[in-house]
Amino acid sequence: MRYWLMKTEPEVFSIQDLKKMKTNHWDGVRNYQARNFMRDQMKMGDLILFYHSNATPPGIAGLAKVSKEAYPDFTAWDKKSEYFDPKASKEKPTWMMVDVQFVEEFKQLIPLESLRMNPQLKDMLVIKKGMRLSIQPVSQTHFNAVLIMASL
DNA sequence: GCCAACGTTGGC
DNA sequence: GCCAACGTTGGC
Repeated sequence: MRYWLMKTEPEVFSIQDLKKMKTNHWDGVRNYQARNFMRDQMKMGDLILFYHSNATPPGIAGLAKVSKEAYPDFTAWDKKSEYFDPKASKEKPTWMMVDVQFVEEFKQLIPLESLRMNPQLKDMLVIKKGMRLSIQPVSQTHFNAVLIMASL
């Protein structure tokens, strides 16, 4: 099993939204590297650090898991969607998504600042300057260290 | 295939 | 709202 970090702006879709919905599809990823992670590597049951970006403060808000493996992101060929992409079609979907299921909302969000201060996480991707990839692989070591922070 | 211009992300 | 760091686009 693998571990992931997925970014979302809470104003658009938050851990509280996922908690209410139980599961949802992860639409709108329009970056090839992030898509490839979903398409090629995300498997049922993989655990996801649910990251709130563009928030005050930004940080990890909870846990989710992959509940459906990659399939075409239909918002790409929906002209009314803000994620519409003229390059995509039903025949050539271009963009993919997975479904994610709610696991847990942390009692307190773990701010990015706290992640930075934990020496065990110094090599974690989300810490790195200029890192804007919206879906990132997370090592088991880093994942466990984050869970410990969440339980404190 | 290069690269300048442009658009986006996301912390601050 | 600013802007640095990226990613994408399109002219050549």
